Amino acid sequence: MNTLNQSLNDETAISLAELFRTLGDSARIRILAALSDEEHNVSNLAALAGLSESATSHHLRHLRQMRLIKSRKEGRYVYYSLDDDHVKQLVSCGLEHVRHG
Amino acid sequence: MNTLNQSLNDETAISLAELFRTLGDSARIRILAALSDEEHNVSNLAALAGLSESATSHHLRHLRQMRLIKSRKEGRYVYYSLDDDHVKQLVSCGLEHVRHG
DNA sequence: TTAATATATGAACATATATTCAGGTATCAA
DNA sequence: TTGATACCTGAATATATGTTCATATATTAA
Repeated sequence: MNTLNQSLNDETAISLAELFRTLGDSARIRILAALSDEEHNVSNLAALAGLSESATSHHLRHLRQMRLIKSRKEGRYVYYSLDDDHVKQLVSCGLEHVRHG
Repeated sequence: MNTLNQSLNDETAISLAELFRTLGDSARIRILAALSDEEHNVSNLAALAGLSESATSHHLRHLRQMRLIKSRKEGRYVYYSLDDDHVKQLVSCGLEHVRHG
C-alpha cells in the first residue's frame, strides 16, 4: 500500500486537480445531485438546476469529458445519467467534510 | 438515509463546490500530498511543491480557511499538517476515479 | 415542405483565481 | 543593535472560467 505522497506524481496531481475543479462549481454539483436519483434530459436538468439550457449544455459537456456522466439519445431528447456509482461516492465524501467541518 | 439530491440544498451545493474548488489546483494537491506523510514548514513545502514561498503561503492560507490543514508555530517556523484523516480520504477517493477512469 | 422543439456550439464578456512583486512582521543570532 | 531567516500580506497582472447570446443541427409534427 502506497502513501498518498508516493502515489501523486506531477501528472497525477494535475489530473486529480482537474477532476476536483470540475466538481468545484455549484451549478455542476446541482446537476450531479439531480442525476443521482435518475436520468434527465437537458431541459429538465436546466429547470432543476436553475440554469439556462445553454449553460446546462456547456456544463454537461464538461462533465461528460471528465467521464462523470454519460448520455443516451432518444429521438429529440438526450438523457444524461451518472457515469457510475463512484461519482456519487465522491460527492458524498465531500458532503461529509462539509457537514462535519 | 437520504439521497444525494435530497441532501443538497443550494447552500450546501455552494459549500461543497467551494471545497472541491479548493482541491482543484495541482499546487494545492501537491501540498496536501506532501503533508499526508508528515508535517512541514512553509519553506519545505515550497521546495516540495515547486512553488515560491509567497505562493505557498497564499495556498496555505486558503487550505487553512477551508479547514483542510492546521498550523503550529515553533519559533520562527510554522509547521502545517492535515487537519484530519478525512482530508486524506477525500483525496484518495478522487485518486481512485482518476486511476479507474 | 414549414414550423416547432431539443440540444449543441463558438464568440464575447464579465468575473474568479494563481502567481509575482514589494514590502511588512516576527524570531533568532551575532 | 544589526543582520539574516521564516513567514505573511495586499496590489497588480495574467490567465481561467461561467454565462449569455446568436446561431447551427437534428428530430418531430403539421
